[in-house]
Amino acid sequence: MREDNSYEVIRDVFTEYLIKKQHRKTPERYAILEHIYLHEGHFDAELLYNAMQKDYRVSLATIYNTLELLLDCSLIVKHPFVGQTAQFEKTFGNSIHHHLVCSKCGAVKEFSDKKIRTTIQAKNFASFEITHYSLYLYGLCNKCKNERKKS
Amino acid sequence: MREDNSYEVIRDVFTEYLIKKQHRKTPERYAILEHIYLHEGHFDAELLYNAMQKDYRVSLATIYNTLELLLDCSLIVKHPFVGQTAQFEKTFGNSIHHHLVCSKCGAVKEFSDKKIRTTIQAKNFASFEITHYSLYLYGLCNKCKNERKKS
DNA sequence: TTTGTTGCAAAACGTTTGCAGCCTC
DNA sequence: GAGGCTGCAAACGTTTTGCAACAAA
Repeated sequence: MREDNSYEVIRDVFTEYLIKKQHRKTPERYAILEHIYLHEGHFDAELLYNAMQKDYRVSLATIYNTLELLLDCSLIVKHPFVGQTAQFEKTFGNSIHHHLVCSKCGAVKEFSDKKIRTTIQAKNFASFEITHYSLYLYGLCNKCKNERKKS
Repeated sequence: MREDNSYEVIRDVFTEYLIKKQHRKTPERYAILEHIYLHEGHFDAELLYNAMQKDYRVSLATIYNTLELLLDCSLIVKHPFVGQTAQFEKTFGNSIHHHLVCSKCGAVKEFSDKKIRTTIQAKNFASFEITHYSLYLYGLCNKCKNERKKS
């Protein structure tokens, strides 16, 4: 039972945040949070929107609004990656990892490296309060490397 | 005279790339490359477009087209950062550095850390050919940290 | 001469905003 | 009951695209 990151706990974190900031605890906000925490992997606003239509109907505007709040209380992080749409990812229950991004096809793979993690986390600044970090390694995935040889 | 990265060399790299890919060597492409390499710092497509109007008139479409080519031959890199416009940066003649990004106001500061650099560069993958990497540390800059206390 | 490239304008795309009605507090 | 929140649709800003004219090969 290593489930410290069960949805109950996450929900409490969000509730606490909403209270502190005097934001309202609307069903939409919890529905979005729940959907995010019950699913795996990266997502963008539209993917989330489409996926949610089945169980709980929310507008895209509300999705964007809520993602903003979740970012603010660090329950999710935003990944720029390469494409034109912002990718999000939940923070709790995820092991810390880094990203390999193929410059050609945009495919994203995750990897984990303890040494890199430790080295980065050791860093701190007097005039900047670090909350999180992202490391992206760019290059060519095998598939694109092979295709490239032809052109 | 440590100018291995003078514009002449860069220009040759680009020429070689254009020939290899059988792309045409148009004056616009060289004008854009030259402008990028003769100026410092990050830029986005529109900034480059506006800046170039004075010396050489190119359309935004051509700017985007050429940036694509320059990315492809690794003469520039693309930074997603946080905002809605992609930021670019030349690769040669720049010391390797990392970025501090303020989640609140979007301010970007550069820093350099040899240990981090070495650790990351030691990494390699069998099925992925790394061309470059980006490390972003996110958090609150001093200015925003102070403002936040109020709300 | 051929065909890739340019410039322009229009279109597309993700995201934000204005506003009327709703619902949390 | 008041005011923040929602949904909708329209607006926005960045990037992409279609097409005719142009110019590199």
